[in-house]
Amino acid sequence: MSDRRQISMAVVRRLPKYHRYLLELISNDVDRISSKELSEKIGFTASQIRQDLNNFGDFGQQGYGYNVKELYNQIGNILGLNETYNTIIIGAGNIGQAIANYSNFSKLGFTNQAIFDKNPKLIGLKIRDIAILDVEFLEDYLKKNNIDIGILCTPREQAQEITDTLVKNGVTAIWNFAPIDLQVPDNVVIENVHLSESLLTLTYRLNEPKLLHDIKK
Amino acid sequence: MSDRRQISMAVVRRLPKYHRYLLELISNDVDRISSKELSEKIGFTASQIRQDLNNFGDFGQQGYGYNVKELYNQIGNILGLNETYNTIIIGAGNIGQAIANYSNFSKLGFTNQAIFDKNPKLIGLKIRDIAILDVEFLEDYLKKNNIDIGILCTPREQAQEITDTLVKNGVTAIWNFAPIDLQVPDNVVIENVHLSESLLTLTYRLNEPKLLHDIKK
DNA sequence: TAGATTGTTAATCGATTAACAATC
DNA sequence: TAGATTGTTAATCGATTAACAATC
Repeated sequence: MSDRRQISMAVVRRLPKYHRYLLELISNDVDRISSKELSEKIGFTASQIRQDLNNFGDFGQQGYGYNVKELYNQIGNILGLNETYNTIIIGAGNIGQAIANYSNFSKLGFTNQAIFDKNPKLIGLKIRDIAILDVEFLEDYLKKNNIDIGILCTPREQAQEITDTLVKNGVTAIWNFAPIDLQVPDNVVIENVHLSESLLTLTYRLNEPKLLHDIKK
Repeated sequence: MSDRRQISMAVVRRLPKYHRYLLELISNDVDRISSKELSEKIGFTASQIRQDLNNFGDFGQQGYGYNVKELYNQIGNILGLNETYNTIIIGAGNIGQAIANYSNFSKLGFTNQAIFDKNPKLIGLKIRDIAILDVEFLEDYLKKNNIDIGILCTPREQAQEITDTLVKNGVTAIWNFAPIDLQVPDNVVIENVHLSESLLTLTYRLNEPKLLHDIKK
């Protein structure tokens, strides 16, 4: 009767990749696939694939493998893609505008409802038919509209304050592009996209061979 | 005499976060910090912090802790920030333009040298004084210029072909924003920023409580 | 039925945390 | 010197891989 324990983030981060590969298989008219075949494509072990999927149900069939279309739909459901999501973007700078313009998300069921900024030069400007609003009206807007996900693209300095406003007005998911670790209550989920940090892991690995050679003990 | 073994990605991904927190400490005029104090700020255990740092050297001092400025510089060096990097962006769509406009990277030592696209409407257009070039000249450009990092912002369909061109002409690091797993030789390092996948982990977690309740065994 | 492949338990591997001697 | 805190070894925890009985 009690809920099952939480799935580890290691597993969760693999789910969208399964989803992507399964869509590719569908577009290649592949009907069924075994964990072994999928393993060769996706680069996880067959064992890991079976373990991952069995966290959520018995999607396969012994002797047969997995039905591609069915598994794709199941994973879509697990990822919450049976629902649609209303988003707003806060911060209409480079990244905010890029996200607003990026059409792929709408295919997945995300609809961006509004964009906010505090720069008077940006307010009123339209991006894909959506006018940039004054961030001063954010709280008011949230009281009147049901928003699932806040996409945070402000500079670091404003990020926590905006987050507080979002959380206070019922937003429970934040996609954070600001280079800061936000403080939120336990019921709010945050996904960080820290671009600088991502880039720095690249330079680390670029230099690693020399580095480890130099500091050998 | 032999090189030390490779550092795990779990450790590497924490390094930029140390770097960021140490910079914040510097700007708050904090001179020294113990692993315990840093632990409380950054949210890793003190033990993990000491383990992480000791992969690269003995940066601390018993009874004292770590000198903030020195540790910041050391981690900067480990991340390769003692060097500068020439980058090019391939794909001048939303994300490519956003990255090109984003000034924070230049502070870290990254200089974007060129932007390429195949869309005639974009070619010739300038972003921050850098004209968008025809991607047809990419190979030629790479032969004449020393580029450290290729920033890949094309649609999925072009990504592998561009990657092949980059690799063939000596680029050994790719920051990949295209939703695809690129095939490269072992000596080439890739850092993926898969935005859709990032967003889907958010919707997963948004729905997880209900999901796990529904599928209890 | 025989062969294939899953679902799942057990074994292994790696990463994190705890403990403490070394030492500033 | 005494107290604090590191560097590092050992213990624990969790994630991945291997093995195999169940079964389509």
